Amino acid sequence: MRKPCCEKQDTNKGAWSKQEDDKLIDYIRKHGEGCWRTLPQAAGLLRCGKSCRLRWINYLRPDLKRGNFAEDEEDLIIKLHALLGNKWSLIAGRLPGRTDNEVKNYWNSHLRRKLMNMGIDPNNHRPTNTALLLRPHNHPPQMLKTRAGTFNHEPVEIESKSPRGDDQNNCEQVSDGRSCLEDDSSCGGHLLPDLNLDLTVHLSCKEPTHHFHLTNKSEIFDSSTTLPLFR
DNA sequence: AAGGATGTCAACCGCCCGACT
DNA sequence: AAGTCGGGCGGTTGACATCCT
Repeated sequence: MRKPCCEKQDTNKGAWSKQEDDKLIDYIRKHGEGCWRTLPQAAGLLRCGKSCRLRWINYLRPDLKRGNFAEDEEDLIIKLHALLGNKWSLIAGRLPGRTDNEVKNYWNSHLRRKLMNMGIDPNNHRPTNTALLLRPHNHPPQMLKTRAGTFNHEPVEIESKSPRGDDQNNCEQVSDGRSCLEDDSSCGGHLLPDLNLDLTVHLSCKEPTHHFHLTNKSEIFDSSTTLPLFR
């Protein structure tokens, strides 16, 4: 049987020193990524393999962008979070040079508060109860202001057809003024396990319109390339 | 100027899943 | 088939920076 990842009492923890960074960079340049378990010893580091992997992926990789998030990156994170939830690695995968940790931190420190200030629940991207109370029936949806400008905060344009052919997303507004956007277990139209969605994400600038196809296996394909984007 | 409050972000922890034995 | 491990992930922590009173 295999040995455990590392002997914890023999490893450093906490912030990385310049020397440790240099050793890790040097080793990966010569030998490439992989086999994180044996890397620390081979590279002469008193670190857990996981710690090395994290340091490399989140900080030392040469293709990292770092610095402030651009307007279109910010918008894309919000859109993708509305679509995927806290799947930070998937979201980061669509942002070249960004890591899941970076996206997660940016979401928690900036974007969450931004949405809350706008009366949008960052967990489900729907108006908060207060906002709903103030919002009359059939009032236009929230406008999301970003540094890139203002756009409709509809998480994604979703056309939903169930395999049976009936429209799962066609909910009736209830009579007391709430909309079916609220969490409501009586509404069977959302988040069904067998959804087969065509998703269109429009970015406000430069980026062309992308068409995503989400299968019932939680895979998303770019229709222009047919390559899987998320899995 | 001091120190408490709040924000930021690198790093760790623990869990999960697929590969391997 | 069952147990173990490595890699990957999301959540959380804690040190440091900045802001506020």
